[in-house]
Amino acid sequence: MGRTATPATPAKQRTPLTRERITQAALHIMDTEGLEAVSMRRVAREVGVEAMSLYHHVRDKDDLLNGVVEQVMREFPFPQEPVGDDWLEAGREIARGWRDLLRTHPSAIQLFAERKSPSASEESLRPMDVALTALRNAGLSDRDAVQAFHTIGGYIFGYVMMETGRLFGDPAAAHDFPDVSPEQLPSVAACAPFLANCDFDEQFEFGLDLMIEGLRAKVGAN
Amino acid sequence: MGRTATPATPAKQRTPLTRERITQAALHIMDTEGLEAVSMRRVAREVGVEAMSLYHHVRDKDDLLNGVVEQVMREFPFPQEPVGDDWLEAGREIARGWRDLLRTHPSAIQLFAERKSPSASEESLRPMDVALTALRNAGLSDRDAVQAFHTIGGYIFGYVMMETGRLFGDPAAAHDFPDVSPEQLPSVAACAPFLANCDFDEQFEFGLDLMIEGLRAKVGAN
DNA sequence: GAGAATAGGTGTACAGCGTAAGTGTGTCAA
DNA sequence: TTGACACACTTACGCTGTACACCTATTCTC
Repeated sequence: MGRTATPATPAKQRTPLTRERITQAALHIMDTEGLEAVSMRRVAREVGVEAMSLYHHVRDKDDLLNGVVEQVMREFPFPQEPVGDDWLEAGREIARGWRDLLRTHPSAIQLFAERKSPSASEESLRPMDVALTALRNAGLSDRDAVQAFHTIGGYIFGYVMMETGRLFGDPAAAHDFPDVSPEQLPSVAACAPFLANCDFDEQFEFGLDLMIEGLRAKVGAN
Repeated sequence: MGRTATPATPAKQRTPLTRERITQAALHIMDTEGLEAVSMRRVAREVGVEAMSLYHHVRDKDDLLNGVVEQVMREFPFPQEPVGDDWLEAGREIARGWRDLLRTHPSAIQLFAERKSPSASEESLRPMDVALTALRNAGLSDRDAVQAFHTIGGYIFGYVMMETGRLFGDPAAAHDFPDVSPEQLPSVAACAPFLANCDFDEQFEFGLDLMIEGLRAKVGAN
């Protein structure tokens, strides 16, 4: 952060190159041009240096991409101080925040998918802590809280992956399933209208509701 | 398939290059060396030709990877004729089959994540049809069946993604969360044992159960 | 102040990537 | 025999990540 501070220098008008500036530039490129556009040369051009200069601030490209992941994590929308006492409702809000964050950076999912166990820094674990806290306060045991966290977390990741990858029907292009034969694929044919014109938000809420209410029942049963 | 048959030729001992042989080789490389190892040159070497020869059978690398996706889809473990009349239970079995398939090809998730709306061929829609059929027979409306399909489908994808990417604790390396301060991350610290030593199968069943039972309640309420 | 050490930017080079374009070569139909 | 065609090969171009050497400006030590 401030360890490059040189008190008496006139700063020379040149914003110094830092890891932060590099990862931010990479994230910006990823958001606007896609993950595959993020190359060392492209990022270097973005910050106004040559490619090899980046290596004074990141170990290699893998390290750079880990930095991008952390950058995204930092944007996690922490909920305001819990308003009501319905902690499961708070969990719902946290889940929505996660989805929004992942949709803000559509290539983030792709990045997560190819990254093996990213850094377990305190900062990037904080969102997890917030979620676990909500679940525990809702009355779930530590064990169940972990299970629920993984369930809902998995759901969010998978849902956004399908959503951003258009793995299911795209409302903008409702001409899906044109030549599905009702004999070969009877259920797909029958459900085609709902598959083609689906409201992503409504779909997401459906699944989220299924899980939250299931948890509520589980808490009540204890 | 058999359209390259040349009746009177002695076949020259040389297995002919086909799209199928290429995609199978690519899948094999993906499974054993990871998705990033799948290059045109590497695949060509695998089947015993030069890189450019592949282009007589696939349009480009993107087309090749679509072929790999279809290859995986073809392996979907279709359930035997429904044993009982509990269609939700059948859905549970289908979900397990999907997870197993994705775990058999650990890089498949990564492949799906970077592929935009893969081919909607009849063959690759069949697994979807089977799942939708089970949900509709369970008593869900067409609309709810689609929602449930997307919910459970998303869950499976996301779960396997976290699972194969070790996005959560690796039981083999239980030395996770070594220096988590209980003040900063109280819930993570409290749940650490469950986070570090988690049984993937049990976790998966927890989430699956939450959704299946939620659907059962929804059916009963109608 | 003089010299050494260091930090941080640059230039060149190499192996590997996807693939456009051109060059055989073996098998077929006419 | 001739022409066509399918299909494998060769070469080449611009891209990638990064090892290595080089240069310069600042800072530290005496």
